[in-house]
Amino acid sequence: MPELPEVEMVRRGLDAHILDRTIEQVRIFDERALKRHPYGPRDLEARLRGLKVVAVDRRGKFLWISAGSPSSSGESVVEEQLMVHLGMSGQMLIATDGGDDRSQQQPGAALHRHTRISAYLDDGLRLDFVDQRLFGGWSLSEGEVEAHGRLVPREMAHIAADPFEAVFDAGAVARRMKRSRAAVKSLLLQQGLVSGIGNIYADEALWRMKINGAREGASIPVTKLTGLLNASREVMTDALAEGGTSFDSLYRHVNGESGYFARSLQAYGRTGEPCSRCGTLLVKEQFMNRSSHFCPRCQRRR
DNA sequence: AGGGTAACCTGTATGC
DNA sequence: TGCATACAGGTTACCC
Repeated sequence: MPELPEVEMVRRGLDAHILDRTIEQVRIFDERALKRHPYGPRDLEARLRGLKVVAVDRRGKFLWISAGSPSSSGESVVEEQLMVHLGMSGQMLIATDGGDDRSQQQPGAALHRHTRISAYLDDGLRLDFVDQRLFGGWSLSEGEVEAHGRLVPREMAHIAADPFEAVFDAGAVARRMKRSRAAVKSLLLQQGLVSGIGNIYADEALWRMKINGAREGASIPVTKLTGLLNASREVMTDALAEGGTSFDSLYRHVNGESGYFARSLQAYGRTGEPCSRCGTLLVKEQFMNRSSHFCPRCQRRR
């Protein structure tokens, strides 16, 4: 479910809540949340126990939490990197003392029905990984590697830079897209080409640029492909300013709050409503095993 | 080699 | 009410 803006909201929330906290214990309630961690739950629990959170990073839709134990100089040397992917329905929820906000979980409160993992931090803070569909999960990295201008856990070396990164080169990515006969929408969704874009923001960027997503990449001028990538960055920037897109309780920030960009969507989920540019009724078509929402007049196939 | 498809999951909405 | 089907924000392994 979550795309770059939603994952970035989660990253910011984690940064605010768990930085400098010590992981006292990790409990795994459903091992299917560790599909990408081949060493099992005991290994993950043992390796994280006692480490302090040093940084929370993100590339595209991938998050990673760096943690270490304090050295003699007082600074923590990173010993482990906990990679987190939210999949379609994953959430990272902080259980705090709540204050006046009843939407927040209480520390002793019953776990959410789909809590798969809990990390118990110092000061009674708890971090829950909640994931209805189990397409997401936690795993520990086996080391860092340089990829696309940055040190990242080696397991995500195949993930390209996202449009928010300084090294992201829209023109270079556009030239690669130009060489492909695949549908331009599928190219936008290929995380090895440009990361962070999902079904919602692909449809929104295509609507902004008046491009039909079924068109071959090779049929579109490079300048227009560059514009499409820039539009993707812009729509995700706009979404981030609204706290991301949230249709239901499956997407929430770490404190349980929702984002409000759903009200600003122009194409996604607006089937049958008039296009805000031309008034033509928006349509939904199945292709690439997913739904695509677009204006049949602004976004013609040719 | 690139590109399309099935599989991984649970829940909700809809239609008969 | 019961049951079947379709669909949901993602990624990957495996075909051709």
